[in-house]
Amino acid sequence: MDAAAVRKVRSFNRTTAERIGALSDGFLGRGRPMGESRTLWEVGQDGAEVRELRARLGLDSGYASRVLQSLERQGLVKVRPSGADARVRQVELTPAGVAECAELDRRADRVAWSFLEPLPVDKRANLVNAMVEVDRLLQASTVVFGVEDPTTADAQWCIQQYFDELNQRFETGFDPTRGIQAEAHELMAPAGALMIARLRGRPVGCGALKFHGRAPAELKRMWVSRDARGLGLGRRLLAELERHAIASGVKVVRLETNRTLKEAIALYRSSGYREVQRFNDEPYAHHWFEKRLRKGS
Amino acid sequence: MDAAAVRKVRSFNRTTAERIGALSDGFLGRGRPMGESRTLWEVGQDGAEVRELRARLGLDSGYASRVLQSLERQGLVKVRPSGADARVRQVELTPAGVAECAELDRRADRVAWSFLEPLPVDKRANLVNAMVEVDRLLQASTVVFGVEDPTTADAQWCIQQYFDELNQRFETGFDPTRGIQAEAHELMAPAGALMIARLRGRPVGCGALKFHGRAPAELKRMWVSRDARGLGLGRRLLAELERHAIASGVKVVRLETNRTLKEAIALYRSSGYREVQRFNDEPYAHHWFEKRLRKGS
DNA sequence: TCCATTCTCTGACCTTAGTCAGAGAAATCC
DNA sequence: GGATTTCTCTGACTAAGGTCAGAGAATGGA
Repeated sequence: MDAAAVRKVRSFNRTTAERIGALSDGFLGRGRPMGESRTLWEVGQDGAEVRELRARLGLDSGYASRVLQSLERQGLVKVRPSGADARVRQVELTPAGVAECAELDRRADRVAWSFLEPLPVDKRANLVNAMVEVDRLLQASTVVFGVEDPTTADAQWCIQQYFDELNQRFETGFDPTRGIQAEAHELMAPAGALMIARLRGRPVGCGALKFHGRAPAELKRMWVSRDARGLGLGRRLLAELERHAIASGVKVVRLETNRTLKEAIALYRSSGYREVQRFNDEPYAHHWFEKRLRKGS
Repeated sequence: MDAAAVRKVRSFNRTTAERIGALSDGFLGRGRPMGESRTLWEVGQDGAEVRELRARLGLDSGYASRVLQSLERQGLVKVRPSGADARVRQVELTPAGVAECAELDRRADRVAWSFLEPLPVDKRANLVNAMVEVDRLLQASTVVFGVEDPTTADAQWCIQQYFDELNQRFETGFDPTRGIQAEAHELMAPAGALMIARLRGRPVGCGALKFHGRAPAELKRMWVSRDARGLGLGRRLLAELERHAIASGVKVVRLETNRTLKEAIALYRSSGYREVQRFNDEPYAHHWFEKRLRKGS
């Protein structure tokens, strides 16, 4: 733990928390409790189902019900039974609600501008650049990893992204029907596992394991979204997969990879994988790696 | 208002508020209401008077009283009448309170570290650098300007800083007893005004006006602290002084300055001051400027 | 000495933001 | 067709974080 760096981060935390908190609450509240403003905002232009709203904002059903009643009394939203299923209720903004949302939007803009406005023009650009950098790098620490069902739309999307990436990068292109397959059922317990990395719920990376009993497990489908690279996600994903493998009784992990995937190869090497003799006949592979897992790692 | 920049600032606000808020509350609360933790922290190693504590934290007297009682019941602080004035009460940490503060400190360190920890080492440095930049530039928007009594210790300190700066920069050094004086009473209403810029209560700049009835007012004592330069404070200070001058019925402001003060000269020129013939015999001056004030400016 | 002020405490009250345990209606499963 | 599940609402309750109006003691100034 780097003490000087920690001191700077704490100073940053204090300054920004104060600055953002003070302004946002006073300015965006509009005399209304913040919970109502947040809900109003979340209903948005397109309306939403109450259950979906509750899930997004993490509200208790009783609490959500009362917040919506209050907004309805203020004439900002209209709640009515959904057409398809009369149990679920559909919330929509009234014209007054739309106007109020627009006002909140303008106010949030003004809060943002109040950070920039006092600065000379060139410093404004510096501040924005630094904020973009902080934003991006902070997001890395909010990424969550989890083993998921490989048949869901999100999982399929990740795997498609992975295929697209390979197709772009391999000198020969990539055809998923050639070479060694990994069907969805092979990536589900107990045959295997698919781990997905999510940023604010959006998938930004994946990686999979195929178990082979006492024989080495295979590592497959390692992919990190283009806009989330350079944040160390690949390494964390690999570590999570190894942890999961150890927990499943795996002793050795092996993988094959293509020579064009330089960052991946560097990642494997620096994570303790050593290159071994070809152990399968994957047509797209140039390198084969293996690692003996240990509890501590 | 630059829409693209505003969008980036808003994204930054959202990310950091979420990240800092979520972690800090859960982690620093220690099962205790946050108000108590904040108060405990503010009492600090040296103890404090209750009224001072209230002022710093902006608490109601009744509320503060109850928070302190609760902390006392937990054995973390000791409240007793102050020696000098039996109305005011002095708060001090008990040994348990000192230990608890140290624990809070360690936790705040861990929160800070949790931002850096998931990142690869080189990105950690990038994040810290960007945070330092944001921290510094955001502070600019928290600076407040106000006309103050020139006889206070803070005001005297600012003027001394100004003299020291001149003494370092003038080729000939600077002796405040030579040249045209501006005594404290000349900078007080109705003869003049001293404006001080403060960052978190600490003075970081000053500037003064001397009124001469219908004749042009004089601008004096423009100074910005070394560590707050490059944030556009000089320009804002000048604008505030001009606003104050207009409100006091001033039509024209003039000033003299030394050729070594290049940034100041550039500021005057770009703020609408034009160079005029020498209008006094200030021995340290090389340039004389004048500006006709207008309501809108 | 007396009056006004300062500082703290107490009691009464308030809002926000929840949580929890049902109840009732609609939909789905078997 | 009946049982179970899903979704929403209501009522009762809680904690945190405050506000406001005095009361009482100590102090300072005329």
